Amino acid sequence: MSSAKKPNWNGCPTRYAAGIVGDKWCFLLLRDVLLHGKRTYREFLGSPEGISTNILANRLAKLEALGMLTREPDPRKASSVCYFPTQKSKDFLPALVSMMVWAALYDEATEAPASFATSFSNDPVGTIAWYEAEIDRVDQALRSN
Amino acid sequence: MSSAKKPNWNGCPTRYAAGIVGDKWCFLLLRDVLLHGKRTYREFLGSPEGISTNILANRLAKLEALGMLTREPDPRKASSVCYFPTQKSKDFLPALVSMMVWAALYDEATEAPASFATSFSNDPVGTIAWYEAEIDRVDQALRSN
DNA sequence: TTCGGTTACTTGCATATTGCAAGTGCCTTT
DNA sequence: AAAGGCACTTGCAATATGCAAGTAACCGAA
Repeated sequence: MSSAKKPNWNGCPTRYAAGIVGDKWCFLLLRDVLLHGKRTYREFLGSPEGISTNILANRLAKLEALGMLTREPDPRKASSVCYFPTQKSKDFLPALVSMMVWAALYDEATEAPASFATSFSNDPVGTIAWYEAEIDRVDQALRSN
Repeated sequence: MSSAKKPNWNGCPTRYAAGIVGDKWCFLLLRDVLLHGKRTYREFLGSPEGISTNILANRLAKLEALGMLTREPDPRKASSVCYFPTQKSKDFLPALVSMMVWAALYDEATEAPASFATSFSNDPVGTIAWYEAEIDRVDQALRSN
């Protein structure tokens, strides 16, 4: 791509993204927060990939430091902790969903229904808005305790 | 990876994507191939992140095994090797660009111009098509040697 | 008020992965 | 024939991970 138009400015955003998402566990935690409504250490531990406790603590701290999650006392039980998605991680949703669409297309063992990809390509904005609304619903319900 | 728990349909595509892109080096190699027109071992080594030779060989083999790249003799010089993107990796472009848009928004040190995000949101299909055309241009030029 | 259970971690240690430096083997160029 | 480039491989020390166990704080019931 040495044609005059687009030089190396592509590189930087990709490297930035790689620093956050280029880690299996961070990536899956973002999925759990953004798509599965998980908020607590215990819930993250329950995911089928089986993250171990030290790695989980390490990645939650990393994501908090990166401004992707906020660590707050659980409104339901003060002794527990909730990790809430920030606007920064909510804004990651379109990228996450784009990856899911791609994966659903190429993973032979995918469990995503074909309707998922078509509904996203028919109405990407609406699809993302739906996920965002789900997240806000979960968090507002939690915080109203 | 055969789990006792049945993952919800969101989970699987994300896990599939995490298995490929949830690795810093694979992620950056995809950038080099899809956005920077790099095709040879030597070019990948030259990227500013400084991948080491053993890791590079390992990741190229992984990406080839995953059907993201094809390994072929360099048409310009038989002793050299080219790694070409497959349709599978070209189809990853929308996800990659979505991540770049997100990163450009949140990375304070981004080098991406503001116009990048707006041009993608104004015309996502056209933007992706432009990148795909660039890739095809590079590969056809290479192959016509 | 003591007790068991829950939650969110931390610690220790064996194993796996990485980074770095130094080869190796096969062309190609001179 | 020699020199150099290219695409790797190998060895080894440093780092990161996975696993099991432990800890501290709190909560609800007896």
